[in-house]
Amino acid sequence: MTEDEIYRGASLSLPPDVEESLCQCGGIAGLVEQLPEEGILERESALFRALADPFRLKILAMLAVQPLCVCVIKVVLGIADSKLSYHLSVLKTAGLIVGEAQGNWIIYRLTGEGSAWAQQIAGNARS
Amino acid sequence: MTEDEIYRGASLSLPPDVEESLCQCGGIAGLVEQLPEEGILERESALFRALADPFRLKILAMLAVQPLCVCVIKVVLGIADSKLSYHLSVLKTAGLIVGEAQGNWIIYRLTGEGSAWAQQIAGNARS
DNA sequence: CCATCGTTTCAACATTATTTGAAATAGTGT
DNA sequence: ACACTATTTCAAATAATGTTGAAACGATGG
Repeated sequence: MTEDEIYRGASLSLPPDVEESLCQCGGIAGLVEQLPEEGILERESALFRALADPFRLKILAMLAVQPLCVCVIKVVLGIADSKLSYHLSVLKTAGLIVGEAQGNWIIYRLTGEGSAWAQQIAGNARS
Repeated sequence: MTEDEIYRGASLSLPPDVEESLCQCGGIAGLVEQLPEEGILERESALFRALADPFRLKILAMLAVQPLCVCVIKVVLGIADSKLSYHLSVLKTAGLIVGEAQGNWIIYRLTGEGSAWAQQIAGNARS
């Protein structure tokens, strides 16, 4: 059983309706063609990983109200400095927020992408 | 420094522009009111956690083409049975896919929510 | 009833993510 | 220079997730 045979779906026994619709879209090869590239899947899953934490979602929600310095976020979240700094760095690395130094403080705000996601989250929260 | 003082923003020294806009939205208390409830943040972050893996995104993309049995997904992904089964269970638990037994096979397909996310992912992939 | 096929479950293990507290950095006012 | 404040960094500890291979399960066909 060669790879080629596998990719034609030639040697796979399937439920009839799956087999039929699979043939119509070009078999397994046709299916594979319609999938996003690896690189894109990597990037997208990395984004979702950054969103996969309640603290971080709450930070995004706060920054959707207005830009804030770390100390305000800290009071609202009620967590230790270093912990907060870690979560901020995750969001920053994912390109969802940016921080700008202003005197003694660092003021964080949403990026364009961060703001799009903050909206999406608020939207889902309603439903 | 009482909790009440903290929540009024009374005892926090802030950068001037943050302080001003914070006052306009009702201080820290006003800000907190605009945030989603804990329960919602939990649920949303759990969803994102389910989406935070390239294999799982690829599975969603495949099922967006058509419902499929495990053996087809396995060939496309090229991973072990038990590994695939684990990832399917994550997606199932998150309510993104459902499996229906049909004879010897189990045919998975997207739920409404799963299909909405699959579209979103495909959309982001384009940009 | 037995053998087989597609799939899931389980427990041990490996990897990755998060938390913690202490120490470092960098700006501000004295 | 000094002390102070806001924030980050680091390494060690802990927790959560993902992977592996073997065993189990349920449906099917002989």
